[in-house]
Amino acid sequence: MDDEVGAAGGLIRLTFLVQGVYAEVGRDCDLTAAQAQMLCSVADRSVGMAELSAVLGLEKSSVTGLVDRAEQRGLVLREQDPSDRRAVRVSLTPAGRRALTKFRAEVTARLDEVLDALPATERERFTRTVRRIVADVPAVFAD
Amino acid sequence: MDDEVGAAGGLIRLTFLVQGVYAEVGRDCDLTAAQAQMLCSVADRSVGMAELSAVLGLEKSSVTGLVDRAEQRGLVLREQDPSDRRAVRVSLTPAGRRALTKFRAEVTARLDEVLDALPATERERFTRTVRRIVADVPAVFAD
DNA sequence: TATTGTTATACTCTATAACTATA
DNA sequence: TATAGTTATAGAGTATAACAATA
Repeated sequence: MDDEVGAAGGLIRLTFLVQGVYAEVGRDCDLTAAQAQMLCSVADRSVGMAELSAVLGLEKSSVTGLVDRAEQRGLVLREQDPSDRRAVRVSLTPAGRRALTKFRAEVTARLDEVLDALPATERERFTRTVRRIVADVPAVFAD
Repeated sequence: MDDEVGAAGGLIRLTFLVQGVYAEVGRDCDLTAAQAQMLCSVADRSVGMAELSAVLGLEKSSVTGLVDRAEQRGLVLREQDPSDRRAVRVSLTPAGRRALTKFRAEVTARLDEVLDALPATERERFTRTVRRIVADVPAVFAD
């Protein structure tokens, strides 16, 4: 009766699996899940706090703390927005870029490994369906 | 180029989607994700702290805190293990059972809703593949 | 007035280390 | 000695509310 996993239960276990990979790789790269998320959202751009707040689904004050800690660790940089004196632009430092690159590569490799265990046709169908389901979910982890 | 979601990226977005559902429903039921997880792991049994620690993948001391707060909120109960005077058995109170039932029902309904948006054949294939992938992941969310 | 961002505060979650009591 | 669990402590993450500066 443990085999009797409902569809929803399966999705939840899958989420656990992915979260586990995230946490493990994060440990390797010395990033928490929240930090990794944030670095992914900044990536190669320069982002305002309000936008980060929206993308990450966190309160502005939470983002302030997240960016504070990442800045102290030398992963990101705050710069004044030249066109709006209230605003701040967050971008990655070289160290932040390195950490993000490593994190993304390892997460991708690990998840691809999971998918590669499937027969080719099944894998392709599965991936296509996943894409369809998440079409509306914001791309925090852009490729 | 936002359509160019790699297979791994898709999985990650899917995880976000499920985590979002978890968080939202949790808010409805006044449960944090960690608490919901813990209640799911206790369910209809009576569980030792060490076992909870193993199932949830948390340090013993973390579980102590988790159970403390849930106990203060009247969701779980600590009882002495009659056969081992060091040990403790954790079980749900009626309120805890109610919260868990509501949580599980709502999460399941929300996720089923997502899946129901798919054509029947695709949905069945997808669910089958998910089951295959997670065959080895512990069932925290038993049906 | 609305928006951008920060500060102050409080709570949850988590880990590490040291400890008690029992096996 | 090993196991079950707690306490003390510290840090990350998050939210709410109040605030300052700028638009």
